[in-house]
Amino acid sequence: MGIEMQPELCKVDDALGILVGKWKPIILLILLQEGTKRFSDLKRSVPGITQKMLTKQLRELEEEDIITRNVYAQVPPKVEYSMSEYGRSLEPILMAMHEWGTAHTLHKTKKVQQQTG
Amino acid sequence: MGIEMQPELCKVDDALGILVGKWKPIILLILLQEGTKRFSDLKRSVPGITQKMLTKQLRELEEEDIITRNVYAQVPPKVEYSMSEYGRSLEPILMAMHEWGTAHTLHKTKKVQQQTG
DNA sequence: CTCATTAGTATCATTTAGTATACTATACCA
DNA sequence: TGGTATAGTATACTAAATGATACTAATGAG
Repeated sequence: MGIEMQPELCKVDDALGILVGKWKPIILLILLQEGTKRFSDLKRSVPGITQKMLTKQLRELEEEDIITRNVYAQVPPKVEYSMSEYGRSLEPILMAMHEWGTAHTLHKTKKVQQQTG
Repeated sequence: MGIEMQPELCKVDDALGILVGKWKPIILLILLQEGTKRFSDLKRSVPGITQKMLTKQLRELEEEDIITRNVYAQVPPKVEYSMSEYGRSLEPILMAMHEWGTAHTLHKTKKVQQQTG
């Protein structure tokens, strides 16, 4: 009883704000499952993303302390990204969404079958 | 092992796509906690939302079978909205996000204290 | 000398999300 | 006869997110 539902205070939006963005979920799943990754590895793992967008998403996640950024003083540059401990606390949410999404695929399939069959 | 991580197939996006929108979480929480609501009740429960946006969000949620829309042939009009059984399956995700968001508030508070104190 | 590599920036165009405001139909009430 | 209530729609607009493309610095390999 008593979830705060004044729109300005909706706590759901805090988590949502971190997760939304066309590329954030996939970036987070990769870092969760495969651990530390270089910028260029991430870029290869997320085909279609532009450098600008990858940089932007990473910056935003870093800003929220969800991931950490580790720069090596090398040439050519080497920058590694990994989930922070705090970021790992999002894992249950991401997994719940993943499972729901899998079930949702079946739901959509059923719907199409109802319409066409 | 083996979460699908090709961006086009990211299942997390299915759930996320339903939940995002400036007003959807709050609408869903209200319907989950308070049950069936008329359009005007919802409008009052979500101060600041315009009719256009409320209509739009409700239509989108209905389209995804998350909520049901019940029209009474009356004047003035009466239209009731409620969570569908399917929509209720989102509850664990919403609650997980709510809890995370509550914890996140504390995290942000700590951060500010570190910076200013 | 030139090319490839890495992790970006800068600039501009396009797409999507959200806001503001006015308008509608129909019955009831005074 | 005019006002109120309900659940919308229509139009125009602004703001935010995303995309496309070109550019940069520093070094080692050939």
